[in-house]
Amino acid sequence: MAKQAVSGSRPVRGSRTGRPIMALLDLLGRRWCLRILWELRDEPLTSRALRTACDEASPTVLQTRLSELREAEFVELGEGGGYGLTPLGRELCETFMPLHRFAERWRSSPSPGLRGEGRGEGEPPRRR
Amino acid sequence: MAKQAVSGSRPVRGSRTGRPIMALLDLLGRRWCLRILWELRDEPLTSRALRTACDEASPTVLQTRLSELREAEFVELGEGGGYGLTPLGRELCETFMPLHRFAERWRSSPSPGLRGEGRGEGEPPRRR
DNA sequence: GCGTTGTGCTACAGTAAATGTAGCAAGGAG
DNA sequence: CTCCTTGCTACATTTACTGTAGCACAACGC
Repeated sequence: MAKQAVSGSRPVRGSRTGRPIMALLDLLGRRWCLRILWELRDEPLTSRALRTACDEASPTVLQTRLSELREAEFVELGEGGGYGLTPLGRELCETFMPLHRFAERWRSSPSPGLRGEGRGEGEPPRRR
Repeated sequence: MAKQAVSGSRPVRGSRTGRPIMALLDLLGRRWCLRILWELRDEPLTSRALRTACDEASPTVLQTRLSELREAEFVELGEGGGYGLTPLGRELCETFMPLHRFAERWRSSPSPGLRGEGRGEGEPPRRR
């Protein structure tokens, strides 16, 4: 049962500015949100398969995100169980598909951090 | 932040799977991250201008995100102050541009929630 | 010199959110 | 019936974010 959803409790940061892009960025910027959409990009998954795919994220936050995504009509719960993308959600997913290729190139770029290496502190730490 | 001695970041959830897309999705899925990139899409902003643009987000998390984004080489701090996108960051931002048009259409779609309306059985349970 | 303003950046208490473990009711298959 | 899987939730712990205040440094005006 979609019990809580966002009903009033969370105004979606940025939506007060009136720009829907802000509401969207805020929604997508919540933890596991992008990941969930990404994992559903190919085929529907059951809640537990999704949990497994999402690196065993806690079911609490997964359910919360799924409620929010269902409310936004990006994700839906199928007849016989299993979460899948709505046409709208599939469209959204297409939007950041190029991210995949970008990520590959990003990895090969000389970015030192984010892969276990500390920023060597060899660069000017402050520009002052 | 004590896992790696890196200035502001941690090992990036999902990077252990070895897939760079996961690291990227995790990084972008942190609060205000997408928003920061979005606000810098046109021109560099000073830290305070960025803070204003980001709906007065707390400087703590803003600095943290900026450190992470700088480490990922999406953002850089210019000579005379002011944060701007790197070529890599600009490229990433281009990826998200279609999101703008999508958001507009999303708003006009019959999605009831995210603008104050619950899904029907709205009931604020309020844990804690 | 001095004070003022504007950078980037940090401390810290308070609060909101995520984690991790456990468990529920409902539905099928055996 | 039991066994198993579905979606989903409770709750204590841990982590992340908020909000306010303030720092050091630099460039301006006086």
